Amino acid sequence: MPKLGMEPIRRDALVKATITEIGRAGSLDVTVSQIAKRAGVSSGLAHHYFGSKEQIFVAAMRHILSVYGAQVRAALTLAKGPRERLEAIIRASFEAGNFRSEVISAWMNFYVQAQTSEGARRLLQLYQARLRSNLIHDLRPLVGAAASEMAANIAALIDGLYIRHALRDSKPDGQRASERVLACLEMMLSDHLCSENIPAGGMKP
Amino acid sequence: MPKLGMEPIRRDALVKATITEIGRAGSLDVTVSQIAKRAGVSSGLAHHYFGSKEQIFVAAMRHILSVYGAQVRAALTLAKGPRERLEAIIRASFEAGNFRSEVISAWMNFYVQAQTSEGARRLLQLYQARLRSNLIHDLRPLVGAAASEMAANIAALIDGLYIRHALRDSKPDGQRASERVLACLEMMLSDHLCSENIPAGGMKP
Amino acid sequence: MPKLGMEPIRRDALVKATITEIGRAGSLDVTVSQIAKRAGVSSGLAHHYFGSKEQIFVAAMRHILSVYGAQVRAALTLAKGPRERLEAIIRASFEAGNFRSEVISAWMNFYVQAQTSEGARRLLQLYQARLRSNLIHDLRPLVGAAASEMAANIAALIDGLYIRHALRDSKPDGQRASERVLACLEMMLSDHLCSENIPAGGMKP
Amino acid sequence: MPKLGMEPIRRDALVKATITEIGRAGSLDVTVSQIAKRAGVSSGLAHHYFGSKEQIFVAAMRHILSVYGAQVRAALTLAKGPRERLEAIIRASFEAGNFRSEVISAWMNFYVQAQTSEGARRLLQLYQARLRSNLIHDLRPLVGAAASEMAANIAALIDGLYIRHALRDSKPDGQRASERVLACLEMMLSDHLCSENIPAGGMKP
DNA sequence: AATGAATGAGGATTCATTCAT
DNA sequence: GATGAATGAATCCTCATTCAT
Repeated sequence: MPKLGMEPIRRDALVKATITEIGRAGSLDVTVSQIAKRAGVSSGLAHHYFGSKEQIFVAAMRHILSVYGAQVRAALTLAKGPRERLEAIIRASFEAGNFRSEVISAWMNFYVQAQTSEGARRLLQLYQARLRSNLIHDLRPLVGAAASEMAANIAALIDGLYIRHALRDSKPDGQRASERVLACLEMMLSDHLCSENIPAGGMKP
Repeated sequence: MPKLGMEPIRRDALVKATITEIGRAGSLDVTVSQIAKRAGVSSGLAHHYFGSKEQIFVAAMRHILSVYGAQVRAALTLAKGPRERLEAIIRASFEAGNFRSEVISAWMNFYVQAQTSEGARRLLQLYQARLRSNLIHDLRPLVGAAASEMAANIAALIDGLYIRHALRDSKPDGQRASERVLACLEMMLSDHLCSENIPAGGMKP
Repeated sequence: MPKLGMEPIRRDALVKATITEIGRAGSLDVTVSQIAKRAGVSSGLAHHYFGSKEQIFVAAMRHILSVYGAQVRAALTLAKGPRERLEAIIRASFEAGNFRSEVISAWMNFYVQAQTSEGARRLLQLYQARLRSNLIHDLRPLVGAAASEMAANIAALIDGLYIRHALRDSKPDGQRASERVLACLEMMLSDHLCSENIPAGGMKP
Repeated sequence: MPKLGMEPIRRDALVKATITEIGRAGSLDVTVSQIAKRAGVSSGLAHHYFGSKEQIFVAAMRHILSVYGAQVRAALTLAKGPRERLEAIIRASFEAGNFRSEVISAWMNFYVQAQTSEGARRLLQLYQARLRSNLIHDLRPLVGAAASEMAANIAALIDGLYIRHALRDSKPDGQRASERVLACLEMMLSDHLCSENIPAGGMKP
């Protein structure tokens, strides 16, 4: 008994099922049938809505990124001043909803898929660009021209902590991960202050 | 033309062909036949020597890690003092032979496979443990108890830079990547000096 | 042209094709593709419905046994009294539909497969148990405690005649085979009568 | 270090290894490599001596039959008079060396292979012919023209008991099996005596 | 809108057989 | 005589995709 307006519901169910299944399998070796079954629909319907398996994956990635983006935006509205905003961005990255082994696994896999799928690649590049621009936006008032370099380091650190948790057996601890990044941020900021007052190269003993 | 003592030669050819093919495909979706053909042997022989596709992948990973390990050791013999040793470790990570898009791609894929294959997981964990212990060994003389935390950050940064290059279209620039990590290292070291002289919490404005 | 409710039709076609192909090949060295082609479907569908080649074989065996069982039951409803019933059981075993070289061949092969496949073994054990209990049921009124031993002999004789026809070049003659078993049965029954009146051991000269 | 006169030793080892492996596997799905390994030689050598896998199987079958034949002959030289000779033939069939689950399994498989391999078929037909002629030779003095029919029944019974043990989980009991056949033989013989003195058809009640 | 029957290409794996040494 | 390296055909099985209903 087909109903009207089911499309968004089905799409959503399929996207969520995709993330779940990828997390469960720990790889993209997930069949369309598995995804469809978990979403409670037929495999035919999955193709009907998404056209191909790759598109399903891309949609799933887009979903993860948009959830993440929404969280960042939400956190930013509450934050006051650059420092709080930076903290908000970093904490959002390791927020419990994102920093689950399931999502980490999907994330990892999407990086791999980005090597093959143009759609996947564009999405991840978009994510990187956004994170970068968010960080720069709030670093600039604090460190000026050094913002770009610093943003790149923070971003790499975040991604590095993600990837390192893909091997962990224990449950990911987002709290601890964000503390670590925040500590590094503090370090960079204070280092920047020092280096402004001290002649360049003075750091090296 | 069957000869005696071909085993090590074939194994080596197959391992190298595997890395090449994974790099070319950008994913583990590489057939045994492709690998075998590139190695100049039949697909049957690949199974004869490795038993299964997964084993071939694990062997390829082991190869990458052992090459990397050898480079680190070589660099360490030339280095004098903790600082030079730390620099050697970091530079080795981004040395031209490792930091090629081909190897980066294989690396990424192995992370993914580690979620499924016990052998792959163990190897990567081994890599992480070694890197960590190498770093700690030379950080301890410089920063004492802070070595552990600092090592984790450096390691995450290295991995993060790797992963970020998986999306790049341009050729990976190992030189620049290691400069970046080294700069961070300097920062952490100098920060450590400061914080020893300044009351805790004093950093926060 | 996919339709609804095709499953039973396809399963049936595949099972019959399996028996035909095994008979034609004279061995279980029959590919799934051959079976599928004869059934007029793709090889994929065969797996879709049965899961594996072994399952297809087991289903084919089950089919043969159920046809045989139905024939026995049908014959038994018409039979009056133990003797007629025994005759019905024996004749059913060599009935033209079962005692074809095709089915004999499949039968032989299933015995072999029973050494490897638990499913096959259970089915054949079930067949043996049923034949035995059918025979005992109607022998008991005639010979009492001797029924068990006698049933075993009749059953072995039936199987023996089957196996011996696997080597024959000529068409199996079920009529003659059942006459032979029936003659043996008569012999056993009359012998039983004699031995009741004559002191044990008196047979040996 | 090749030696002279190794051929018969190697052939023998391979033949025995074949029977062992078939017994172990419960099917003819045994690789030449397995057989060769068990015989302690290379797979190449197996082909060198036998030419093909089928020939190896045929040789193994020939071995089993010749052992069996030798046992029958040996038993016959000790036997005095037709009855003792018949008993000797039957007991030889279920002698401990033959009536092992290993050999039963090989036997079963050879019946199957006889449907495909001309060599196998000829050997089995030879076995059947010999058994038949042995039985007839000693039945004739006892029952005259009925010998042929009776021999066929005894032979079928023997084969039937063999096949029935292919499904048993317990160790085959050759002693009991031959008792059973001998009892049937007695029955047939005494029945023959009766029927000579009683009008035909008098058996039916 | 939704199903699931059906296909068929593709891939891992096995193994008999060959052959240079 | 003996090895075992090497091949490649053969086969089971999976799965994305299509399509009639």
